[in-house]
This record gives sequence, structure tokens and C-alpha cells, in this order.
Amino acid sequence: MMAMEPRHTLEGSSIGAVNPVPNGRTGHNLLTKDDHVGMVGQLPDDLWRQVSEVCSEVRMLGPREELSKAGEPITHSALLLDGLMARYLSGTTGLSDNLLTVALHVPGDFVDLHGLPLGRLDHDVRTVTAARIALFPHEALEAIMVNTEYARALWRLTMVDAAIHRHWTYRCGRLRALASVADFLCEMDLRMRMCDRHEGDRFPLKLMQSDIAEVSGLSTVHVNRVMKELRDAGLCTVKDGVAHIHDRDKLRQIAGFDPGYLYLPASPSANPLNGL
Amino acid sequence: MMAMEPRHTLEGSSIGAVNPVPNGRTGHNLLTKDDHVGMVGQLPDDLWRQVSEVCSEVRMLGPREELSKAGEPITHSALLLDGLMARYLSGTTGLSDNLLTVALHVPGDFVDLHGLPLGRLDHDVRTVTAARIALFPHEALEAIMVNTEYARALWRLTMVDAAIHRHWTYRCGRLRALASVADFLCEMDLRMRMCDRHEGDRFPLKLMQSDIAEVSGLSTVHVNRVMKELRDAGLCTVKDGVAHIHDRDKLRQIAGFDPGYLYLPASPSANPLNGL
DNA sequence: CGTTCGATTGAATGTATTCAATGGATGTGG
DNA sequence: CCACATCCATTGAATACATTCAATCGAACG
Repeated sequence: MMAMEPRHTLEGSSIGAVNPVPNGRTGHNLLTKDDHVGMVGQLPDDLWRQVSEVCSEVRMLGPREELSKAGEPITHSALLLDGLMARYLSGTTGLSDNLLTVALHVPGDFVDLHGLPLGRLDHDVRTVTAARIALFPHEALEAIMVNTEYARALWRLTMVDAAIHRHWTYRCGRLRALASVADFLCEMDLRMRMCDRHEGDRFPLKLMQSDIAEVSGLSTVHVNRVMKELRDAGLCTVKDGVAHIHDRDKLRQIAGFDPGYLYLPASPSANPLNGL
Repeated sequence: MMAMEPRHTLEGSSIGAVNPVPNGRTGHNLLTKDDHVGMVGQLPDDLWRQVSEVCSEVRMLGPREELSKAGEPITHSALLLDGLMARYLSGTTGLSDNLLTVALHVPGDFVDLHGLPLGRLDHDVRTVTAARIALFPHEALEAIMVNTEYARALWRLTMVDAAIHRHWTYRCGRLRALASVADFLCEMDLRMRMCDRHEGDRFPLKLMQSDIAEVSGLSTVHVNRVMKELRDAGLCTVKDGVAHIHDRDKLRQIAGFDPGYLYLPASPSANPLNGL
């Protein structure tokens, strides 16, 4: 909607420009109010304050950098502050590219909160673009969760993840290539708006076509053809890491997109989304 | 493994034969020790006792009967005691059969526990076969979850669901038809063993080929061809509602199956699984 | 005995993959 | 500044995979 602060410009993430605040004493100076967006932005203020106070570290990651591997015990959870991260599964079948991205995370998402009740994860986690993340020791989060309301709020975050998983299963299982890519773009459009990473009908999408293939279960070549089709139809363009939605209604129509599964807060005051 | 009690025979579920115990006074007579299997079987005994005491109703459902629809507020969660249930998404695209089963539940699974932190669900829930379910008021579960350990245990159950969701996304997105169906059968094999619904290398699988199509994102016709291929290769047979695994190793091999995502308990004493 | 439901098969079509090649953009070193 | 390498997008052609339509078949059921 409105113009955005400098750190959210479309051209080049400002990762390098953000001061990595040295670990201070008082805890909650590691995170700012700007980090309270997107999914964590839905957490009540008092919970957010407590959570941000137990942030043990803010870390910068380069592009395509691995955060954790499947099976290893995890003791911290990461909140994505800037950039894109992915969770992916790689199979043991003899396929050439037996890898699928099963989740993509935007700023405001907890990337591996599933690991808290599970202790270990079944998938790998890595960055897609350069990223800034905040780490929280599980012990500290568990201490916060003695409050039942807070426990439920964090549980809810992971349940929205699960709903998105279901939608992705549906996308991979039932949608045709064109609808599938359109659907993915609709979702990213909405989620990037939720975390305030957008300027009008454009938002940063620093993904290669092979990344989109990995997300939608298609081949890179076919993604290319579908993108051209979407472009030629005047629906949307992705160029130089920026997605431009030209006709949101039609794009959603061919995707059959219904945002209900994202469980957006009902009140328009809670987050800055007007027209969905 | 060993022979099973009458109520778990492969031939025909004994749903109709089970006495629907009239709602008694003392609560936990609605559920028996036999119901403490599969995923809920992993819950600690004391939690299981408390949970079973707040069971408000045990209900019988016929085949293809709807339990809840997407969007409606839910106040209870259902534990599946016998039979199969499915969660499914239906899209708005103009496809002939725009429906996909995004989760299939076996006895011992909470079918809609995701609805507790979410309040409403993004998908429909229905039975596949006739089923017996136990209902638990959310209020009562919340009361139990003042104990942090218990809250975490229930959260964990939903996180295993999420892991299965991810695996299904992978299956639909990356696996070829043959591997996909093989993978599905491997998963059902294992989960039916976990809840003790098996006799040797056979387990009840009362699904039509169109159900398997709905689960794997294929057409019914193609499922038929794949099943024939698996049968001709001597890997497994599904006939009259019973799956017969002839060569588990080879079946897992062509599926690239690794059961890690099911988060089975490590100790062999915790559940009756010997060879995985 | 006819009906229905599900499994099975064939044939034609459509959709997506794979292989291979080109081209633009960017970056590097001489 | 040019030669060269790299990375990614793009396109064509051949092939593989899966769907759709249509028909048959067997078992179960009234």
C-alpha cells in the first residue's frame, strides 16, 4: 500500500546494511518493533515482548546456506526477520532431481518451531536468499509457555504452517502447472503483504525459476513456459527478483485461490491488509 | 505378528458388533485399554487416563459420512478408534475431480486436533469406512493442558501430522505414479502396524482404487495400472479390502521409503513393532 | 435376471519431462 | 577493452507419463 521504509525496498535486500546489534545485556534490544510483522505480528503484544526478551542471538545468513539438517537434535528455534528460507525434503529415489521444497518462509515466520515439540526435524532447513534470523532457546520458550494462552498462541503458529502444508499438497497433487504456479504466486503475494514486504502490486521474490520448480513439483523448463504464459496473458511478471501482479483477480481465478487456509486475522486493524 | 483379537480381524470391521457403551457416570468407561494404541498410544499413561476421562461421547459413523466442514467453528476433537477417516480439500478450479485427500487417519489418530488452537478448520473431515470415534470437548482438553508436559505431548501429535503432510507434499510433487502408490502403501503398512491392525504381512485397507487416486493425486485408471504393476512384480496385492505385502524391502526400495518422518518411538517396548 | 458398483483394459489425447542448444547478462582476468 | 566463463532464461524436438473417454467384465445384491 503506502510507501515503505528504506529497509524494505524492492531493489536488493538491505541485509548488509542492517546493523547486527552486538549481543546486549538487556535482551530485547536485539529485536525491534519492525520485526513484529507477519505471522509473529499476530501474537499478542505481551507475548511478543516476552519472546523477544529471550532472543539469544540475531544471525546473518548468506544465500543457500544450511541452517539445520534432518534428524539432528535442535535446541533453538529461528524466527525469520528478513529474506526467504525453505524447508525441503530430498528423497532416495533414483530421480535426477529428487528434491522438493515443502515450505517457504517469509519474514515473521518461525522457521523451525515444529522442532520444539518434536526434538528433531524430518527435513532440512536452509536460506534461499540472504537472511536475518533471531534464535530462541527452547528452554526459554518453554518457560514462557507455562502460560497456557501463550502456549496455545505458539501452537497455533505451527498449525497455520500445517494448513499451508495441506494446501501445498493439494497444489502438487491436483493443480495443473499453470494453476499451480499461479497459486504459488497468489500465496506469496498475500504473505509478503502480511509482513509488509510490498510496494503496491509488486513484491520482492528473489527466486530462480528452478526454485519455483522445486516448490511446485515441476521441471524448470516447464516453469519457464508457464511463466511466459502468465506474462503473455498479462497476469503477472517476475523479473530481476521482483514479482509484479498485473491482474490479481484473474490470477486468483485461474489458480482457484481462496486465502482461507492462511488464517488471516479478521480485523483489518490487526494487520495492514485492506483488499485481502 | 501374533493373532489378533476378534475385533481386529481383517474380514469386515466389527464396528456393528461393538457395544456402544451408554454414556456412563464415571467417564473413563467409555474408552478401553484397547483404544490406547497407535499415536495416542504414545501418550504417557497418566495423560491418557485424564484424556479418556473427559471423553464426552463415543459415536459410530457410517462410511463416507461427514464429520465437519471447512470453516465451521469446532468445539470438540475426535479420536479415531476404529476405521479410516480422511481430511480433504476441494478446489474451485474447473477440473472434473478437483478433490484431494490431504490426510488419512488410522485408529489412534486425533482426526481434528488441529482445530483446537485454530478454532476452525480449512478442510472437510469425513469417514472413509465405517468408524468409531471418541469426542473430547476442547474446554476439557484445555483444562488438562495446564500441565505443560501434557500440552507439549498433544502439540507433538499435531506436529507428527504436519510431518506427514510434508511427506505427502513430497509424494505428490516428486514421486512418479509407481513410487507414489508404493510409498502410500508403505506408510499405511507401518501405521496400521503401529495401531495393531495387522496380521503378519497383511492389513485391512478398505479403500477403493478411486480413494487411492484421491490420496496420490492420480486418476483412478492410472492407479489401477500401477496396482497391477505392483501385483505383477510380486510386491503387494490389495484385494477385498485387505493389503498383502509380499516383498516389503523391494516395495520400500522403489518408493524410496524412509519412515523417519513418522517419528516412531525408539524403544521397541513402547509399541509392538519389531522389524520397523 | 437385470442392475449396480468397482476393477480392468484399449485407444486417443494431452501434459510435462528430458535432452540439447541458444542467447543475454554479468563477472573476471589478461 | 576484449576473451572467456558462468549463470540463468528461453526455445525446439523427442519422449515419457498420465488423463480422458469408452467399453468390457465379474461379483454382489435386489
